[in-house]
Amino acid sequence: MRDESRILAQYLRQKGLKQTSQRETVLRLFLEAPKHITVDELTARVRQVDRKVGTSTVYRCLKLFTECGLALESKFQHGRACFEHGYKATPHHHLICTRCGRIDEFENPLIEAVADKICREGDFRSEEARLEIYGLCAACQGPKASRAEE
Amino acid sequence: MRDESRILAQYLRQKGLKQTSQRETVLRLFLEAPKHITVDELTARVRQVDRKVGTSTVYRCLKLFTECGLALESKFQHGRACFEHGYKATPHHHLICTRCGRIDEFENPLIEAVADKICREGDFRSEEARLEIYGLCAACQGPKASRAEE
DNA sequence: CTATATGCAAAGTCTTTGCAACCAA
DNA sequence: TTGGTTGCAAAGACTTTGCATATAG
Repeated sequence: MRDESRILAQYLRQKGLKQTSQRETVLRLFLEAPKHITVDELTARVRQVDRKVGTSTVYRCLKLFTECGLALESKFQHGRACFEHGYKATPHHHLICTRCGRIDEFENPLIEAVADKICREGDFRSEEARLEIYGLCAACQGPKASRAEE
Repeated sequence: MRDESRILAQYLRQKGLKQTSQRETVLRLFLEAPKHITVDELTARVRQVDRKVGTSTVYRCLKLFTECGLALESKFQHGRACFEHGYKATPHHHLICTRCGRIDEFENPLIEAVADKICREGDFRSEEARLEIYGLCAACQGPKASRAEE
């Protein structure tokens, strides 16, 4: 059994909640999906396995996963919620392709260093620093890209 | 007449659009308001001057202002749209207080330098790099803060 | 058994759109 | 006049909630 399943099981036990097939399915498909996924994308995947799972169940599962650290929620400029794997995640930032929606990650300690400096100067107590770079991913640049995902 | 009014007037002429009292009012109150404002906050201010202005008019004005560079739109993690003054704005980043909602700005060229480096390495063509620091502003830290805005 | 979970539909937010009345040019 | 504008209400997109039924423990 993967770490994540155990973590969820323990969290549920701790809170007096129940282990259900839906929760297992949503977790499995969340972990098998690309690292960043929206609720409706995940719902679509879940429904290929269990046709009658409701959207609200997926929302409720993702909330649960977020609470126990298995998922992290982000809202990018497009406004919808994106969830990514949270287990063993280290601080990182995002490259968001404004054409195809692809999201990549990168790490760079300088960003945290700059953020710390700004916070010290401005008497601000940072909880999280997010750098988001919007633009075109490699595949979406150049003349050939114009048809790539259409 | 302020620069912004002239810019809007010129943009409207250019596009064959019309100058209306609502557009003037919304622009004036947008410029008089704190630099970052949500649609409903601006609508409330506008309605103190002209009671019957509709929400959609405010949305349409802000869209117009954004098109002609007088406003910049941001979506922070809370999800709602925030608009800020765009005329003569230089690249900057945001400190967002998760308690009172206050938004401050800062500039730091290192961030753009890091973003450029990341993009070069990852074959990504950047359009915009946004650093958002979430946490507690000076006023919201400390024991006294617990009642400050309640 | 009993408290929690589920799926559905309804309600909530925030935003956009359709439309008849209105008004700037 | 005439085509853009406005306010309203309705529709949309996304998310949350209420509730009767189902089910894990």
